[in-house]
Amino acid sequence: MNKDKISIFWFRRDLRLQHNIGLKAALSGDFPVLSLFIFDDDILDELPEDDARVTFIYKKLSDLDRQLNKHHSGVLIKKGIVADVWESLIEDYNIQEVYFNHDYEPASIKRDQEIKKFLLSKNIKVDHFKDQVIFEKNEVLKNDDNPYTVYTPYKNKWLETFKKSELPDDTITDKLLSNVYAFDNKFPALKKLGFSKSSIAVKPINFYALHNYGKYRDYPAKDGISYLSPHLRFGTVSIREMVRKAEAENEVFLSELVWREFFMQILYHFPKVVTENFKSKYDGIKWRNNEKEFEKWCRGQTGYELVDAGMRQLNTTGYMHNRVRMITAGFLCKHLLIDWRWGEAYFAKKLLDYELSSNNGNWQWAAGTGCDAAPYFRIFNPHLQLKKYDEDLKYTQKYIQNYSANYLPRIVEHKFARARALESYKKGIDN
DNA sequence: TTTTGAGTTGTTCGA
DNA sequence: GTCGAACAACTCAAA
Repeated sequence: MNKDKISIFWFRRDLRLQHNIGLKAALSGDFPVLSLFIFDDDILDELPEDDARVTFIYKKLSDLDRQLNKHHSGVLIKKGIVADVWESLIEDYNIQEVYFNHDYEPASIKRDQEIKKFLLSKNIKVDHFKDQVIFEKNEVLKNDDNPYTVYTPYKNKWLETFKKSELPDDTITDKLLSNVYAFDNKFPALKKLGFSKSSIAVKPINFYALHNYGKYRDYPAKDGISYLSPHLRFGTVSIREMVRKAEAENEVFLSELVWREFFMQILYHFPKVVTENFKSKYDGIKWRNNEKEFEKWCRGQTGYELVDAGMRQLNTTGYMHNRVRMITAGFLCKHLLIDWRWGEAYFAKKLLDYELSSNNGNWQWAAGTGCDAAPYFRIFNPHLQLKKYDEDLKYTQKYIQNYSANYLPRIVEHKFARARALESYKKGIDN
């Protein structure tokens, strides 16, 4: 065992050295800080070898490692079952304190509780912090102390609370950063972790998009996309930095960031949504769940322009425009009557910005089964949506190669599918 | 406790 | 072409 007394900062979904609350606390503590990241086998085992998210995480970690090299330190990379990794870490190092930032997904909460219990049993101090949201857990509640389930009143309360509070000073100076633990790090190759580099890459944030966000956000071909979501997902940007910008520049954008926290607190307070309808009155819907149709939807071969272009954008780039997400999701649930959980799982596999709370919340919204969801009789007309939002077919042609007027036959006729959906939902509710 | 007002993102129909 | 109502009533949040 190495005898140096150290503390550990455990990086998870906060892959940055700046504006990082937990890291700042660690660096302000009594011991030099060893930076740690664990590739969790429980998650990784489900992923393809060239997963784009793993590629991105790896790239960001190697950036962090390089930055820390300047201070003669680095990011210690481990891979395995998280509990086992911690078991071996306490054998290898003289750990005095462990710091990390909160994660709110049910599985993460359980993992963190277990690790905390284990560390405390070894007389290691554990400190954890709110970092990835402005308000967490019970910080925004109704006046009767119950959680909100409707967005608008939640947003109003969020804004009210925000105005009354101050953001913490999360600046990390170079001097503070020099409190890292100096060691000779051997940063592993991606291949050694069992992965290979994906051809799909995360784009940098387009801050310019904030200016015209409200005006352009519905048009998938317009250059008004922020590409922010994967960065918020992995914490390569701080939510506080983005909220400050949004507050100064664009109210619509700020409300999108509030949506993120709305769904996070829904998942936190109602973890059953992971597997069940938020509104159980929809439990009786008989999904058709036709596997061949699902396959066509996944591949972008439904014959509907925006559905297919959207799915192909997802498959080839890991992104999908917000409006197109609504259209593709609505189409799967309503036109094809396929269980939203199938679509949710497919998006989870492909999206660079995949996050349980937002993905689940928005899928349930599209299916009509969620909190504050679209009413079930609101069924997008793919022809009309195309005319409204991609009239010149710029987006369509970008993702459907050789698109022409005699494009693929439609998987189902809109008018027929609409009537079928209305009938199935109605029956499902009555039963 | 009761009442009141409102609810992300739409579509269709008929005047 | 434009506009308002219907869709279908229900639930939530706050007064």
